[in-house]
Amino acid sequence: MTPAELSAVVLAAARACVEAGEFAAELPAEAALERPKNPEHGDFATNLALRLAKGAGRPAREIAEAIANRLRTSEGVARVDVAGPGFLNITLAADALGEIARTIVQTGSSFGRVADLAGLRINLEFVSANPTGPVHLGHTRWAALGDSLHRILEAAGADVVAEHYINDFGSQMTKFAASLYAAAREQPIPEDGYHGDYVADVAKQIVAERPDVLDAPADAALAVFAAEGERLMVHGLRESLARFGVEFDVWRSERSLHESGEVAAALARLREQGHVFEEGGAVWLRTTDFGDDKDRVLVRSGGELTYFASDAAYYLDKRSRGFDKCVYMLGADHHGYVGRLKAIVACAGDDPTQTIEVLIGQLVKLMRGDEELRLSKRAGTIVTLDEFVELVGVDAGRYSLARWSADTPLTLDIAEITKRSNDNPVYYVQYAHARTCNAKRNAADVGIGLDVFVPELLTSPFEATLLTALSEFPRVVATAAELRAPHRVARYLEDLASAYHRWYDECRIIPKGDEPITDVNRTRAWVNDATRIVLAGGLDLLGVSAPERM
RNA sequence: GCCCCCGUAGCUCAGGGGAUAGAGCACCGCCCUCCGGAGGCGGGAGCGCAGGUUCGAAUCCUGCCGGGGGCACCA
Repeated sequence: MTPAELSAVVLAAARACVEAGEFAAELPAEAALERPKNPEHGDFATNLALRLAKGAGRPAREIAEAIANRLRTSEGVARVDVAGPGFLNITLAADALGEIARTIVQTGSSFGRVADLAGLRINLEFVSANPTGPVHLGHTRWAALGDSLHRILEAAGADVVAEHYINDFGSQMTKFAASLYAAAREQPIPEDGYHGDYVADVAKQIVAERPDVLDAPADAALAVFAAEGERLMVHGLRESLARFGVEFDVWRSERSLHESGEVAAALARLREQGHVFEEGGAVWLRTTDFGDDKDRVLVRSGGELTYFASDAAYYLDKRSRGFDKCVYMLGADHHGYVGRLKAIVACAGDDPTQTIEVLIGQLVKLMRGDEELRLSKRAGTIVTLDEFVELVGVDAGRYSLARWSADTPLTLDIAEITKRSNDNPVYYVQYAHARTCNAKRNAADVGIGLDVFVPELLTSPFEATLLTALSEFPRVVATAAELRAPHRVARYLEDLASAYHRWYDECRIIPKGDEPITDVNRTRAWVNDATRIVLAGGLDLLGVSAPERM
């Protein structure tokens, strides 16, 4: 019996109480079931009675007793205790609990897919690294979290488009081109230019492909360096991200928003809505009407459009493509942007509490011993995505970045993550998966397959712990999706791996020595396989491989 | 000054109102081995402070203290 099914059973019992006049209550849509930390508290516990007590005007324990009395006669329920202030601690019959293993094996890799977000169209924008430098560690955190969130939201039923914005218009691009040009001519890079070693590399590559470029007039040469520089940088960006297992559905160019006239159209629309004014020769959007702390410039007094103007056009572009929700994942250093984005949405006539969502992630700090490495693209002393992958590998890298809440400022120690040891929880989880595969192979070798399933034989408490853990997976996916919190999947997998390792130690799949193979062994092979499926499914949501051997 | 995030075990962090607040690392001592250099068991210590809401607060609200980040006609 899955938690969802048990929830229905509990509610049915409560409804019977209400209908029999034992207490009055308005029943919720589902009874919240949690896996108690203390195994003496049964397989599942619910606080339903505590929730109903107030409305019913009766002590929670009385309500709990009434529900418990009916629950005890429900099929699949072995035992119900009323505990503490009014919890219902439910122990399932072994066969009802064991059915979870069969359900999972038969459902296969789609176990864990839920429909909570079905029908929701989400635009998920993340990374959006400028094409003027390599992907650094801050982007990398968002790459790992964003891509996992992409997978998790889809598992929860949403229709998701992962999108990467390219800031290929404006002053940063101009500075980048100037830096390339200077590097190509072996002249000093301008003070406000880009100084990383990659600048010289890219410049060299452009010169190699276009040997004539240095003979051209400065204007023409700069144009070539801008266009080719961007092309090479975006190409590198995509490749680096792809090597990290991160794919985007759409790469949207800022310049194309200008060229297509969308920026001009957006300005016109904002003007129509009446929130645009001129002051000091510049054109402003009165974002303070919508809670921003100051108004923002759309067109500078020199006539140049700001990034903010393109952002407005970009938002309208996303909406015109039919998304219900536009999710932005930004670093904490951009959190000042939130008010502006919401103002754009409001100025466009949308409800900022509905159509956009801005996720703010705290920054990543990287330590080498006691020294902090600064993550500044311009200083040139940066750790790139590529270097990071080289140091720790894709799996450990993605897992390490996804396992912490985005709200937590992250400090990674190079020495620690470079140390390829089992300190890293990713190995613990991956090994649990490999172990399920080994166990499956070895069981098959002695003739134990997935033919006989007798769930009432799964009577060990270690079995109960593992089975309830397995049953939680769909709810973990739903919660991770709702809270936009991929780290919940990682934490769950660690918990599941631990339950599996304990079970494996206590409950043999292959009998010892020359003991005969029984239906217990055969049934345990199903439990093993169910664990394999859930571990693989969870790792996939994190973009981490599930190796069959380690 | 204003805004955002954080403050939980020696360290790194989980804990979206519920029972005795958890895990990993580190430290000490055991055990196992169907696969395995990746396993299991046991051991101590903690919610920054003060109020409030609630039957019940690490969790929600307010204030303070401490740390990080942001407040441009840059992105």
